[in-house]
Amino acid sequence: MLTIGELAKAAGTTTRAVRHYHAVGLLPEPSRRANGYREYDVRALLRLARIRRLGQLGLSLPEIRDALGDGAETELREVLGELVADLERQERALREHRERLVAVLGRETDLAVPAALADLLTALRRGVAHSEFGAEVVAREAELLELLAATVPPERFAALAAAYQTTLADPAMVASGIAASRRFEALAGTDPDDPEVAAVARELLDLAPEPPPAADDVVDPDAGIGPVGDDAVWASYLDTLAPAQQRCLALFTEWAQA
Amino acid sequence: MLTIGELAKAAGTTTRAVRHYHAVGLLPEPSRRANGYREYDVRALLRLARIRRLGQLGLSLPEIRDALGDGAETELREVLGELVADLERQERALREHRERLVAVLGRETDLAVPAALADLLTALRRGVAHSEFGAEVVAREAELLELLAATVPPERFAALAAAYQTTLADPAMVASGIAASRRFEALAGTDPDDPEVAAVARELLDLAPEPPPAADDVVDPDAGIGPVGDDAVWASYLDTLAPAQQRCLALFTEWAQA
DNA sequence: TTGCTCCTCACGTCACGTGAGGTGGC
DNA sequence: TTGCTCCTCACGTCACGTGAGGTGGC
Repeated sequence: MLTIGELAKAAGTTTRAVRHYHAVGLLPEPSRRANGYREYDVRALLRLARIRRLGQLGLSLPEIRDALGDGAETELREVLGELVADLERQERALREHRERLVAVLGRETDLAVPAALADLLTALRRGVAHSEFGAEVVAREAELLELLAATVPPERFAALAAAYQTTLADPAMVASGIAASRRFEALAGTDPDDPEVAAVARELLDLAPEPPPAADDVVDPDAGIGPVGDDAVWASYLDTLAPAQQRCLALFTEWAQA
Repeated sequence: MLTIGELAKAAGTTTRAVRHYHAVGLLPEPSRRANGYREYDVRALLRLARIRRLGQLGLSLPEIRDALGDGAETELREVLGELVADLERQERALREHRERLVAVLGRETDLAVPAALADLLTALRRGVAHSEFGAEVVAREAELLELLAATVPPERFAALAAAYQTTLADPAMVASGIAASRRFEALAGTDPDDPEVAAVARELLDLAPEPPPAADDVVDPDAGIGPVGDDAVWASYLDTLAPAQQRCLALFTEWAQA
């Protein structure tokens, strides 16, 4: 008779694994010696060897239990067939995953952020770098763009990004943009009823071909897996702004949708 | 300000995941409203969006924590590089695994057993099927062969299998084998000192070109991952036999090693 | 006496999912 | 009042690995 250690070694596994198979009912508990030691016969070893083999083929323990029920070759064949299909799916998924990673690694900067946004940020920095106030403008715009990228559906963001790139390609537009950005920032200390508020809103309207996302602008709130343009987020963003800035964006949105 | 539900939805995840990120310190706990509700600002959303994205790229939460430490683009690039290498390894492993499964599925029978043994069993059944006592002989031999396959190192078993196949290819040898097997079985009720015991041992010696595994025959008990020819197993197998059969195999082993 | 094997709990793994039981907000 | 969201535990996942604490066998 074999001890659990001899059994495990003969089958190329561990005593812990054998006890685990007992615990889940995959291998019957054998009889005990007087001192409490388990004692196994060679049939237990054959059973264990089959368990191990099927485990290494990738079956789960419940699947092994089913496949070792007597005369269950058909069942085993079925499980193995599904397993092959599974592996093919996994191989495809791995390859796509790897290709995505390689694409990300191909970028020079902003690896933690989606590609469309990274491209935009790169273009933004390049377009605005020469300006005296470039760094400030970049910081403010980057946060807004990242917010949009995180909450707006991808196709929507792609459209926004394309428009933004067009603006960045024109030095005159960039200059206007920087000026508008600084005027907008300066609204922080202004009264919401100041005529400057409406003036900045009008200037923004000349620069941006599309309005920011609004509640009735969201196509389908529950479509797709990813994030979706979100009213609450936009409201929360507005809350971080000064009253005059909030009013300015409200005017901008209202006019853009008209 | 955003509730945890709004935050999670905007980032395309669940409230449970967000709370989990709090629990592991990946996302700081925000302030609470009077009623105990968590309230988030847009910066939390940006952080969460980055966490999600890196998670979907395959980083573990600890890796994400490191990669989001400020200015850790180098670290992130490093982790992503390792990840690509990992994925390549996994793809190879999956492919090999799948090929093994396909090979197993290509067999007609005995899927739960290693290929070398399955081939042997098939040949055994074919070679012995026509015999009047074929079924009994197959049952006895199959158990012994499976035991050997489970405990003897693969190359050793391959050698045994090749010899066995040679025997099976010769109808005269097969007939002798069946006769010897029946004589061996009949030893069960015999006295160990009966001359028939030695006669059967001699007959076995004529049939088997190689002795069974013995303690001093094991090349390296700790080599390799798989099972290894095991003294305890062999002893345990002998224990299942009648005394005269044990003595017969002892004689056989002794003579074969001389 | 020392070293090895055996025994039985029982926690840990990874990133959450899924109730369980209870309380505010529209 | 009903339905939805929020809250805090706490167990479950998969196949064991890894001590923790204690006892026989050479």
